[in-house]
Amino acid sequence: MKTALRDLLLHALDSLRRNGALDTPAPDLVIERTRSREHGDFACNAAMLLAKPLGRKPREVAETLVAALPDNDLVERVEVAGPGFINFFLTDRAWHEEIRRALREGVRYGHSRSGAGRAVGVEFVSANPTGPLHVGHARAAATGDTLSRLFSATGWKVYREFYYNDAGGQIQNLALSVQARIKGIEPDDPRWPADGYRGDYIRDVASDYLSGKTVSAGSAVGDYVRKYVRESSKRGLDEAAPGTTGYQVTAKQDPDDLDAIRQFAVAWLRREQDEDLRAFGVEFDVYFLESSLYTEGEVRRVVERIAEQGHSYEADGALWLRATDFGDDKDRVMRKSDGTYTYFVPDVAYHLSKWERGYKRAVTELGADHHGSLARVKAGLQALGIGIPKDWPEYVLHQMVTVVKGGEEVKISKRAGSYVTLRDLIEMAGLDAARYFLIARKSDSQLVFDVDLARAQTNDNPVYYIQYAHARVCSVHRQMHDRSIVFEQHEALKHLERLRGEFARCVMVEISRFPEIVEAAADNREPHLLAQYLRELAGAFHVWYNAEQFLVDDDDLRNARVALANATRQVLANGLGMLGVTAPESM
RNA sequence: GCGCCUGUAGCUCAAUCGGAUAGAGCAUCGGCCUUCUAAGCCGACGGUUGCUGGUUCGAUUCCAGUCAGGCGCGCCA
Repeated sequence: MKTALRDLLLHALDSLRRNGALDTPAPDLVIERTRSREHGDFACNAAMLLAKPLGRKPREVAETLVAALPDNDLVERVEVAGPGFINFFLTDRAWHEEIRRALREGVRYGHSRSGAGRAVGVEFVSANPTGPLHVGHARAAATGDTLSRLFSATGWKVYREFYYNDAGGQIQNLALSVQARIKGIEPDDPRWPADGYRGDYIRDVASDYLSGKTVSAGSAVGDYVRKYVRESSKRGLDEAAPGTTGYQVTAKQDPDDLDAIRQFAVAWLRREQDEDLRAFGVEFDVYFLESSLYTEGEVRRVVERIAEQGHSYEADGALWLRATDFGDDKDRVMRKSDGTYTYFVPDVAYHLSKWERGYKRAVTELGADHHGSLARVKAGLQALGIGIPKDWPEYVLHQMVTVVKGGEEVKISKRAGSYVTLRDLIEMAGLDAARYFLIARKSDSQLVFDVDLARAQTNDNPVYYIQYAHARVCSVHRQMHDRSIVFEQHEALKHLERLRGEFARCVMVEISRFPEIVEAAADNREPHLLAQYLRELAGAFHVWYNAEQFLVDDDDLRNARVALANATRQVLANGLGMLGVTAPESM
């Protein structure tokens, strides 16, 4: 609807320009929804932007613009108001047409092609396989997955990526912890490894290792990823798009083979993380191993390239990146004096791989406690000198999550020890509430997850409020069935003019906002906009539902109302689907 | 000390690249079920947008400073 109005205005500007009444360039005009009904449905600020260069009063410019607007059946009337706003009041017909569109497009309503099929890589969670996923990962998973769904809806080809370290010191620590458990050493024993992982899950890994179990992580890893990276950079993304291949590790049962223990433990935890994420409705397209960057020489290549570009120097026996040339606040070690690389170099190599694989956009989601690494990775990418834009990749940082239950913070779980796990959260709050609550807030503000509220089956709980609106429409259909009332949509669409009054109107207005919300949420990487919107749509629907009876005797009126209820249900279902929340037919 | 994030109603949070009179829910108080699910609806109460300046037609939004909270600042990842 916005674009239709924009076209009208541009048309008006054009005709003024032809008349010589306007000699300034087209302003960067904004058409927006009004906050108050008095100001019409949409408002435009063009006149205020033009006033200065023209040296005329804004309201005068507005009048001129309004007079030049072409005829159409979208706009009922136009007013010039306030400092020079052009306010548009739309015809009922305009709203009815939008409802027709929503019903016609069905599951596609709210989708767009603005991504034009280009590739976007969304990296999120990226937890190391050293323990169960915690609530911070849960927030990342919900946000990243919802963002991915939003990108899909706006016409992007989305690749969900999970990057993990499968070789470093933390993994060694994991292997040592499991080995200690295998040998019957408890965390409080003096022989327990320093900084060992103390959670109960370590005992489970040890016991499965001793009993010779085979575990399979169901997703692409290892050789497959290396092959994928190599081939995709040659052939383009689509041909090399990964399927799902499993990999299996069978426990050797030998307590002294630390390497075997490590491999088994990593696979064991990878499987557990996969299962938890799948239970959370999240699946990845690409699992990317940090180790593959070393075996393929990618890390070395990055360092050499940066050196060739003259952005490195040697000092104190180490090789440094001159990160200060690229906005970082200090230079950073790339290769330590012992010859190994610091963690951010493979990170640069990994992002380079994304670039080479053709990601037009790359979104990297990180916990805010890692924000320090952002500047140096960007500096590294710039130092390569291969024309990577400064705003690539885009980062989404999410702040901490605390879990509150019974008015007190929950800090521990039995399995993991010192933190609350994703699994705990799903068990405490349920899938739908967990996903909704984790994305309902802007990611850069801290989140207090109130378990009691998430569990509440009352009007306090926005998830139930939204789902209830959906279930109510379904219930209306059950009633129609019971009363043998027939509803035919194409017949109903002929009588939408029977939808009058503020209640139905508010619902129509809300429905028409959906495509704009989806677009804005994807563009700005702010999935919380969608969560908030759905609550507002559900609110408008509940008000209407209470004010007007749908199943009336007047056939045309009844059909029109049911059609609008159906459109509401469609948008609720589409929107909830993008959040990964179910849309129940009854509650 | 430096960097990033946050500060909006008693509480939890919104506010569409700077828009008009800052909005919801909860809590409190008062109403609505012989009608499609009351897991709902209606009404009332509630604000110096942390503070001080600046930019302009207009600032919760942008800039500077300041206060408070969170997170970072390693040849750890």
